[in-house]
Amino acid sequence: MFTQETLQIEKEIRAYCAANDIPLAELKWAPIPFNGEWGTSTSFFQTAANEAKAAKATGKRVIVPQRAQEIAESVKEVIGTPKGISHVEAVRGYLNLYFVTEDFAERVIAAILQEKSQFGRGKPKHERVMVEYAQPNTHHSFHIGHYRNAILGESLSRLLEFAGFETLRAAYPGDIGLGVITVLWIYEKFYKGQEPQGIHERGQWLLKLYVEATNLLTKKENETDDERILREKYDAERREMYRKWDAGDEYIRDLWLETREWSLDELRDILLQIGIQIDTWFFESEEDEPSKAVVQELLDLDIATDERPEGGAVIVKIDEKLGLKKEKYRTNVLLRNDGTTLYLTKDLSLAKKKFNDFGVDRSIYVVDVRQSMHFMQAFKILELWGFEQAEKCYHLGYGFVSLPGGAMSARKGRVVIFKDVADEAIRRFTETSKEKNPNLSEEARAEVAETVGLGALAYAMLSVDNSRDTVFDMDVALSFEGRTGPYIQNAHVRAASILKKFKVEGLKVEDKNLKPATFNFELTPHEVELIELLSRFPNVVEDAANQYRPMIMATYAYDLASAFHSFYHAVPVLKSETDAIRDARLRLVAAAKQVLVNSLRLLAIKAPEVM
RNA sequence: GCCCCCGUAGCUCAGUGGAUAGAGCGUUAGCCUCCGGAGCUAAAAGCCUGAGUUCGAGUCUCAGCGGGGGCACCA
Repeated sequence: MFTQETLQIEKEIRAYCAANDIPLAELKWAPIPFNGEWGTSTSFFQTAANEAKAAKATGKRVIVPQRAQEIAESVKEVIGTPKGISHVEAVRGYLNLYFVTEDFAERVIAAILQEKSQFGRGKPKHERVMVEYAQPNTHHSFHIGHYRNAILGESLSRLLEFAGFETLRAAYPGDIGLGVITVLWIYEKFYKGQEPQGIHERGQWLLKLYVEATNLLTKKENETDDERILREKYDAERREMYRKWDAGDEYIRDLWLETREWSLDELRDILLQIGIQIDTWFFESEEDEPSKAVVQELLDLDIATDERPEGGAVIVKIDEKLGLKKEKYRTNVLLRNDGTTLYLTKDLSLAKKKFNDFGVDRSIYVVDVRQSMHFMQAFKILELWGFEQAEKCYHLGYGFVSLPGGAMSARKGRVVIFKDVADEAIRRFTETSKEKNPNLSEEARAEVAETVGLGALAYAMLSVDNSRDTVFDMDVALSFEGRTGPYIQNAHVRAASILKKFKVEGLKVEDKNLKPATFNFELTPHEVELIELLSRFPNVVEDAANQYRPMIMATYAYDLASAFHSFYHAVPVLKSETDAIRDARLRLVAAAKQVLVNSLRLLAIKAPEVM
């Protein structure tokens, strides 16, 4: 906001130091903490430390904090009171520049009301980034762990896009593998021709089949001979089916595609509900063939080693190729000795496709942290392969979601289906809404309940830092008090309510018709704090995007909502002392509302007008 | 054995090398003549240990202790 002024002052400081033989270190500006006033601050500790080092050689002693304070004081004398700055202070080695309150407040509010939904958008970065998320296996069902992945990927995509990257969203469902075939096998054997009605019923039914099939195919304790024979027979059938799939058997392929569609129908419906629009769908099954060519390419480049003649596999000895003595990236397999591909093989082939066919400069993989080794290996192989984009590949590993009783396990029936949670969220928030806002129409209430219910869920996931594991507890995730999505949404509702009331009273209709607000009255600490937070939003977008951490935005959104709630409670808006103050505060409320919307949008959370 | 995360208040977590380490939940005490109480105000309570780097370390380095995850033909 005050970069021009700051740069000018910096220039003066440099000139002064040069003239007085002070070895000025880099000037870093930061907001002044603990204050009811805005300003920017820099320190002279590093400069004093440099002097101290030089003085040591000549036998003199310089006490750093003391010297820093001396420099700050003399700089203060030199620069006087620059334009846009109300006063300057030198304290404990810091030089503090306080902005003229009125100017600062007006600049911030004006920028927000002018740029609206675009306030905080970063300059174009001329870089194309692809975010890969939403990689559930098909023939399974979408559980709460998949939800964390999806909402994290979506929020990250929105942040990157808003920060100025050209952003592509990619999904990569695991649509083939032994797990998928297992479902086809039991369907064919015991459930042929059946099909439950309803997208979600049908999708979840596949999970039930999977669990049942896995039980039939898993060795039990104290297994009898008959049981063993049956189990082995089933397993042979399953493997034969996989062989047929691989050979392109038309019947199996059709069955596979039809049931895959059942899963994808469910997945698409959920993504739609949580506000995700995928640009590009990749399928694991479609990477199989191209990835075989990749293996040959890596063999030709002498990156991979073919140990099949000795009964081994095609492998990459990553550490050896990198010339590392200590084991770090180890060795991994590209082709089994039977010639079939693996996860790594397909990921390499897909990465190549992303770089060459999609022009991706930066590639982000939102995948469970347990696969960190896999990605370290994949990225190193891409580097050996010569892709310069390899250094801009990033595995955003996130901790896994478990339940209060322990890890999720579909097989043991300990799995929380996202759809069930979403339904429960909507049910609970419908009840809450009836209590809090009895006058709402049924139609509006249904919409609000979904907005708030899903908002609570999204916030519960995104307010956890990436690396943290999290325990999914329904009562905690659907809480609406304190640091939650609904708390933030409620701040927005209150802001909307004030603006609406203002209109109803017929004073003036649109905020643009308000007299240009001047903040030339004495601001309360609540207003100061609120404006301070609003001014920080663009930096928060930048930080969250650069660090790939939606949590930074989640924290900010809460802080902003909290500041608004405090302001709302303590400062009257419509009943301000004068019309001029009221108009200024109305503009502040409108600005806060706008930034709340912008923040929530980046978290894939909707901001309701009423709730 | 090696690699990656994590260790901050009773619990769950924030915290660009910089000034007085912050929230939520829980506990305790207050606040509905006032723009929506899904709210507000306040109190008690904290950096795993030990070295090192630095003018300055919760933050960086190393070691230790404690917890989680991962280590070639699963994905």
